[in-house]
Amino acid sequence: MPYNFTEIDKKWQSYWSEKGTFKADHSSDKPKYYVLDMFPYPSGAGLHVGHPLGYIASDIYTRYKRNKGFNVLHPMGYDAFGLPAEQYAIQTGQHPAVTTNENIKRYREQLDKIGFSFDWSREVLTCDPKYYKWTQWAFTQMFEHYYDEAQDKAMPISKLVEHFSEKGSAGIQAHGNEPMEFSAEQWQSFDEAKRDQILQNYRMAYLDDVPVNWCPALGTVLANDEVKDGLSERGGHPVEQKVMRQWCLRVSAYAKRLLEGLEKLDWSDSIKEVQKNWIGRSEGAQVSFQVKEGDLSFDIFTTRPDTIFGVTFMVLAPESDYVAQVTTPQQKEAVEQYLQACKKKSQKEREMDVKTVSGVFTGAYCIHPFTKKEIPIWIGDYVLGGYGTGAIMAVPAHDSRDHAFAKQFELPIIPVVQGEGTDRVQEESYDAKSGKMINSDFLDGKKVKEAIKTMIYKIEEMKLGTKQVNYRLRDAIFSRQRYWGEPFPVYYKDGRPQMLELNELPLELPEVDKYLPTETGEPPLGRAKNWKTKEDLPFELSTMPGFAGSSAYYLRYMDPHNEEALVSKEANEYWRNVDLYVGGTEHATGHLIYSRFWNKFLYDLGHVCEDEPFKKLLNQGMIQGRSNFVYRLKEDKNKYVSLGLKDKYETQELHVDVNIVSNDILDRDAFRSWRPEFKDAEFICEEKEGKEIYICGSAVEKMSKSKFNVVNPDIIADKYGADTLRCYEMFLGPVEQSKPWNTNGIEGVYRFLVKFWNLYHDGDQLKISEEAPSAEELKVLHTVIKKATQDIESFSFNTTVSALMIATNELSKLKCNKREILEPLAIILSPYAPHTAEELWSLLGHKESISIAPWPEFNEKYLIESNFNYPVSFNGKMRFLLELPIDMGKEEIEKAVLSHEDSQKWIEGKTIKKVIIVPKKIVNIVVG
RNA sequence: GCCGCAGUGGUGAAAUUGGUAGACACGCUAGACUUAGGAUCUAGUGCCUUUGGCGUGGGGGUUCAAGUCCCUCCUGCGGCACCA
Repeated sequence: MPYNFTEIDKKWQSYWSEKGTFKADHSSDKPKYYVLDMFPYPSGAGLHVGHPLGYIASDIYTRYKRNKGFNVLHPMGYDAFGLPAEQYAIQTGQHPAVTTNENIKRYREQLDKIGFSFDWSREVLTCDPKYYKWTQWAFTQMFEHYYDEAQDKAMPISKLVEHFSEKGSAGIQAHGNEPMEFSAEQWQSFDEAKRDQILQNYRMAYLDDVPVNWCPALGTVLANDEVKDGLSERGGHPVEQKVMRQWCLRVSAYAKRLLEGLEKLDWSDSIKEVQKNWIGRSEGAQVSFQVKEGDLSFDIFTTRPDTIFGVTFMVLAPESDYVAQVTTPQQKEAVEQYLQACKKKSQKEREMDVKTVSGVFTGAYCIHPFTKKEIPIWIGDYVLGGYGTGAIMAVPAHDSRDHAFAKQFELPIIPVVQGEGTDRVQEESYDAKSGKMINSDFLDGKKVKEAIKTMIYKIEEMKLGTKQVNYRLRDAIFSRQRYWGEPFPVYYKDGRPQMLELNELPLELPEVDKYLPTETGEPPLGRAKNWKTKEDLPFELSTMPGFAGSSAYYLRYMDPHNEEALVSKEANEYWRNVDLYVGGTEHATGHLIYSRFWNKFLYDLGHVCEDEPFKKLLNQGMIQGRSNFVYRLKEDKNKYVSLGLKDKYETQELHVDVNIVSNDILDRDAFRSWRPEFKDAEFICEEKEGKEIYICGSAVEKMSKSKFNVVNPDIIADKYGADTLRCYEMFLGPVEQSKPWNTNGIEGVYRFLVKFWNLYHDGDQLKISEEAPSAEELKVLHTVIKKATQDIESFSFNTTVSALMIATNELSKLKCNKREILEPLAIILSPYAPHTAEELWSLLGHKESISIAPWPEFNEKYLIESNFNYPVSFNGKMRFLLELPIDMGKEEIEKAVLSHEDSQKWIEGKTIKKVIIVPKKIVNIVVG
């Protein structure tokens, strides 16, 4: 039988789907393992070769784990809400659901062709009302809970109300937007609206007027992680700042737990680092400064309390509430002017001219808590309103930004740390946290780190302030003024938001006549006819953002058809959380933070049993496109010159479809029939080995339709078979690495599969011997068992392919066709090339799928050799190899080495200083 | 500016984690078979001034031994960015 991959692929793909081979069930005695891929957004361009890279890796691991006896959950679905389908709807009027379903169909066909072992019975679509019912439900729960800092978990809002009516705000340790103070009597006297307003300050999902990233081109707000360099991540449209009333999620309440949780996770250092930066913990002190006139005081946050004796001025953010309270009548006009100028600057401009220093004096002074000197209070836009307290103490000697400000406005610079370069503090600040304190009273002579500790202690002792930890992580803005997203389960009664009950969910997305905002500027949902509650109350018109649907989808896969709960207790307690999560790094500050937050929230409420959703994270690299070019003559637009000769002509570079180029050699006939305008193309070719060929230029670029460098995996699967595609994508290099796609080596991988196939065949006949294998054959087998097992366990899938290639070559040299060797070998191949392996397995006479065959046991005894080559070195230089029995003792080795004739010339006339024997490695002799 | 990661043949990359650098594959060279080869097989292929020497971005260090550990510089990629 020849290796007919087309038939084999088709045969086994339909076998798996008919038999439901990969269906997972939580009533199983086997240990569980959950392998998850980041589900794709089904875009119109279809799947390209970059997508399956991660899917292949996770599928290999899944299949391996099944062979290892695990009950593996490996589901797939679609992140189906999103902007592109909506943009398309705006242009064409076609309902986004229609576009989305078409794209999903195409994705499914492409995915099926690669032979993944997904359990499709668990498929989820985020745009399916049965699914988003639970997204909406989670939102209502967030509305009904607040974050209790004393217990460090989310608690029902009713507990807070109880506390307020009994004790007022006293003793409340709840995470809120701003501190509030009222008594129990006051609370009881407040009306509904006032109470609502107070509770919004604490709810996990709350309404607030917040400065948002408004994208006019998309007509919606965007979260911080959806904005890159002042442009929208999707579409690259300009983004501006605007204050709007929005739903927000109190992600910041979980900052500490999100940061600490990272420690337990088996994620790459780089992605942990990105999340750490994004959460941005900084430790320091909050210190209160007394304003000179009146009894006003204000708080600042600093990470350098040790430098407090170096403070020469204070700076308030322009947005700070203190500005108005502090400014003296004389300075009022100047300050007003400055604030106006700041307002005009957009966020982008403010980011752009970081270098220009601007500010204004308030006219007010405060009193230094230790020296009791007067310190001027300034306003400067380098201080941010949203971080810390919106006010700082400026130490120009030891902070470069304060230094620039001091230089600009000729304020004094007092050094308080002595270190290398501190003699130049008038010209340049010394920011390093090392050196000894000077000019600092009781801190003098202490090292910086010690001084920080001492100072915080002193500050707390003198009741000037407290030790404080600040986080950069902000709350997530959760409203989008868009159509194609989850509707909020919210309606308004007298302008106050009300949640729908679980039995009223899902609140389905209504039909609209157009997907644009209304004439009055309301979101598209404002166009929905009669979209009101039974009591005729209006629903919220914005929809949820893209990350809403992807925040808990891994939980839904555990129990996708449950209509009573997001996930049943039994299913959740069996599957628990994701053991291996595979996806790109681009979600580090978005999805991967939000779903950790979402999961922790559900954990606090007792709906899930694990605190972290994804135990191990594997980040696959991006596959870039490799574009090819042809060079068209400028004077004759029908002639194309080969790369090597193009310098002799005036040419124009044109992208050419990479699918008609092989190893940079153009298929000229295919080019002529590619597009009508090339039908009569002529070529100026190069000669190689007496053959006329046309060589194309190349470049690495992002894969995109317009560059004709998109390679669809199904094309490769058609040409070489799914198994060659799978092995080749792995063979390309480590999964984590980004690399350009090229098919240069694919022939080699294909040849390997043919050779592997031929191991089992003699000509066209299957030929398997029942003879016992030789020691040599067993050694080849066990080498590959060891290597493959280690590699897969450590996710280095590329080297397993190499190991299989070596084994195949050696076995074919040995003409080995023993069942005892070839059966286990097929199992080792099966995660990589499942179709080929299944076919061979059934040819070997097995009735059951290879996917449940036990992974071959490794036995060290077949690898142990009787002799070992000891490299012998003199003074570190390797001089010869000496073959000795492996079980020889240290003294015997030393004796054998020194008595060896080659040793004599190195030892002659010298004294032996040292003999070092590294077991099973090397013998070193130091002579001198 | 700060933080993190990486740098190995013509190419993609290996290296048992401190122990014979370049496995495996592509490409290239030569040969065999063939009417033919973009098929298959065999051999060779890090570099050089080749009885030897040099080689893992540059320089220095630790060690009997360094691609691997330490210091420093250079280059590339990613993240954060007036976060006090």
